[in-house]
Amino acid sequence: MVRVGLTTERLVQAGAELADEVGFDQVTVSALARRFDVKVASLYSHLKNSQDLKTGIALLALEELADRGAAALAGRAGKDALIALANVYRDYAAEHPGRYAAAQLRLTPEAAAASAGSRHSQMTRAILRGYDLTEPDQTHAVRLLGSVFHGYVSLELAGGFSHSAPDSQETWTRILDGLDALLRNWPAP
Amino acid sequence: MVRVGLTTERLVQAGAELADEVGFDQVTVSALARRFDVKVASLYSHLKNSQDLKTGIALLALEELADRGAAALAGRAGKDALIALANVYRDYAAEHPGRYAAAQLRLTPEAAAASAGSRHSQMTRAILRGYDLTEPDQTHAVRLLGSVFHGYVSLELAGGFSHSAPDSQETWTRILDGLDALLRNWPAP
DNA sequence: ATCATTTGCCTAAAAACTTTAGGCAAATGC
DNA sequence: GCATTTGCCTAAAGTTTTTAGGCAAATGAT
Repeated sequence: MVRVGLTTERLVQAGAELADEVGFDQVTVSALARRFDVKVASLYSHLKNSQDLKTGIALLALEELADRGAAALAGRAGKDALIALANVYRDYAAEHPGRYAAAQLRLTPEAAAASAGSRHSQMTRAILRGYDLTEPDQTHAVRLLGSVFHGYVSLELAGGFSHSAPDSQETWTRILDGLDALLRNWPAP
Repeated sequence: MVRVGLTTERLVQAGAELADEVGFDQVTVSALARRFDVKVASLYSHLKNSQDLKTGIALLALEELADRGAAALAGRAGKDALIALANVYRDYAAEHPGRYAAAQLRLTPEAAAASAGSRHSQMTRAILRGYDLTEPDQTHAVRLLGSVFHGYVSLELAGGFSHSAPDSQETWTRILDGLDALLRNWPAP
């Protein structure tokens, strides 16, 4: 009986790869066990249950996204920063569709609190420092940017913008132009 | 042996109710059979498979949403129309979270073609008639509005905006003000 | 009204996934 | 070298999906 060296870390990591290959909803404890050439029950020493695995993948994706965002924002401000962060989300979703889907998982309040969620809103707030917004408008703008990034990326991932002109990249650029213009000229109530 | 009168219609309808009650991913052929107090295999005379049920719920939700949208747009134009359609999505998601989740299901190309998807983009285009946009900017704007509506509603549904000031309704209003301003002043490339 | 046909829900059964319980052997530590 | 811990195992029960074939109820023709 050879020990493969399973750990929660490795399982979550492999689960994330599996998600990118076959889709997040196809990620199962059984499939993961097959991938390690190990019996299913063995995974339950490292995972509480299958939900635990999915939550782990979601948290991993949120961390990776936040790391990429932080790297992209370093040394940038204003529209430059806006575009950089927006592209982090879009590119990550394109590279890692399964992980991106995982990041959309409805987390329990505890898991959400332990997640990189707050790093994400902090990054968006950082971008807004380049614009002239004060509270509560800044919060409104944080929510708008989150909505556009997430909404656009998930519609694009769902194939909503393919097979029709103009191409998606063109729209993306123009939408970011639009958001920049809007943030520079945020209407009073 | 009493006949319950199962039909694909009734099953999809009940599946939609189930989705709203327990969440779309908890919708299963077994659960549906229990709800009708009928054996599971009996449903397979009316449903090709479990994916078929989910697709049916998604198509139902897209139709219902399009119907509500059409009703809301009747007799409205400009910002008034924008707000009306936006609220259709938001209110529908609040009333029918399971159906709304279903509407996000990745459809096969055939199912997508048979869906109310095109009605949705047509409605958004109708709104833009009140603004001064020509192609391809109109398409960019259609995609922006779709992204914001979908993005905001799903983040809100995921609980992203609860438990923090300002409240979600306030942000929603201000975002729609912002979109209206942006559409009236869409930046050139 | 009777009989044939169709239809609707049934039982049975196989395959896949989830999860728990308990066991043995390998790794670890004294 | 031995005791303990740890890691992966077998076994087994429960749930879901899906197919195949059967019987009874509804439908419709004579």
